[in-house]
Amino acid sequence: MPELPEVETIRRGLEREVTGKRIKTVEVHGTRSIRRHKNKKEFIARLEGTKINAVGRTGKFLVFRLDSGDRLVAHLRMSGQLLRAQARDPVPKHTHVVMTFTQGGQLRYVDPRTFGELFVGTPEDVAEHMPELAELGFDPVDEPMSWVVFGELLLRRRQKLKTVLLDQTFIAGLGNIYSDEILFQAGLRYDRTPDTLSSMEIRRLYRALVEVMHEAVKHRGSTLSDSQYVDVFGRPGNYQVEHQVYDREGEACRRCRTPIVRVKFQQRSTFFCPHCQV
DNA sequence: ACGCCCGCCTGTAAGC
DNA sequence: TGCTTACAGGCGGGCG
Repeated sequence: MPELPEVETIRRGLEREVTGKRIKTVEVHGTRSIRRHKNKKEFIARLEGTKINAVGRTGKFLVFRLDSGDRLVAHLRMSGQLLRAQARDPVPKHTHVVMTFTQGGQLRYVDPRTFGELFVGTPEDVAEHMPELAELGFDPVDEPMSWVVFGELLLRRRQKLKTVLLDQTFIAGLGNIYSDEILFQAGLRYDRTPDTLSSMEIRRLYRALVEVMHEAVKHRGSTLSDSQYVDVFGRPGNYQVEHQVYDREGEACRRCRTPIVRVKFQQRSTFFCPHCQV
């Protein structure tokens, strides 16, 4: 579910809520959420007794820096949530990991679809067992680049624009919602190829990428009707009210009133305005 | 090199 | 009111 803006909102919540706290105990239910570990014991032993010094993010990955030198890496995939809780709070269904802090309070990992996962280890362990993290492309919020360099990288690509935007080894953090919103903002169709873009269009695409990401972070991400995404404190985001195309099939384009079109592209929905996007 | 399809899961909503 | 089907913010792998 969460893309860069949602993960960044969660990161900011974690920074406030768990940095400086020491993990007293860890409970793990099932093994699927920690599937890159040999067993639960190893996962638990590496976490218990450590203090969280900082929480970072690259693309859709969260990286907790522990005082042991280890990193705890989390990827929420479609339905993962990290939630602050008190020990006395009822434990919701699909709670896979519970960390209790010496200062009181808990951080819980809840994930109905269990696509998400947690991994803890030395930086070398992380590099070995989670190679995707090292292969991420640039983070449009953390490491902006010039649109000229962006254009050079883009022009090496032969795929359609939406495929390129979704490629985490090129740009880290975009998913289905924001790639559609960025392409609308840039006035470009999802199926254009980079070699057909003018330099003005490349510049527009890069501007749209950075602007949409910053606006979405400012509004604390998008929570859709299913309320799947909430931050660490259980609060929904607000960016969904700013959506121009995503989940707006048949509704009037906010710019030209033409009905928004939905197509299947790579087995997933793509929304666009057939008039504003060329 | 690229696009397409499936699988991984559970929950929800739409359709009959 | 059921039951069945389609689909959902991600991503990796296999195939042609």
